[in-house]
Amino acid sequence: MPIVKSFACSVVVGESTERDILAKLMQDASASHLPIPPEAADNPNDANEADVAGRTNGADHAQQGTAGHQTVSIEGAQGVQLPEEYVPATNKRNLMEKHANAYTYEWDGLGDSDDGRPVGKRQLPPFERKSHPSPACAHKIRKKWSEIEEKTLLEGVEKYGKGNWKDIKMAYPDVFQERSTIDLKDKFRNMERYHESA
DNA sequence: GTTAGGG
DNA sequence: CCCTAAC
Repeated sequence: MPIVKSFACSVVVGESTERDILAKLMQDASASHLPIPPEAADNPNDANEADVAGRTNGADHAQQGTAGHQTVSIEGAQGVQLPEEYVPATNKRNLMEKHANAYTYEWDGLGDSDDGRPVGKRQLPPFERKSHPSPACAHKIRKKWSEIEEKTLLEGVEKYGKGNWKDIKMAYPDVFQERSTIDLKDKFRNMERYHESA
């Protein structure tokens, strides 16, 4: 059977990617006979996209705020109900059961208040189901790369050369404050892969 | 300590 | 995005 592998988790903030197809698959499953999973049944959804670079530059930050996606765990969407008990980790879940039902606590404004992730515990009644924080995985929340970020990245690569992500990041702290060198590298690679040849 | 590659 | 290996 065509098992959907993917990365097993991804909390999109302002864009849907892998979960999109997963959601479709889920719908297909639900359309057959399975009911809608609780994860996608309800979702207050805040969809707040903080202007990554608009805080300092204020150049252009009007291409965001188009969120409104359901946070659904593919693993649990298939029918494998995840337990309500999650083990709050310290900070990192290196060798933790990331593949299992492991759950790490969200870094609420510790090192990154990107879009002001509303992980704060609201006075949600016991009836409500906090389906927002992905149950199966709690990474760092995918941040929507703005045009300025991509442009700045290209600029840095053009200026400092590809591979010197550290220098690039230091060159534009305002833009890449919430981006790590790994992110820069990854983003650049993705861009190259996308273009393929242009 | 950083970077490159794979998941 | 996260983890691991190599430089």
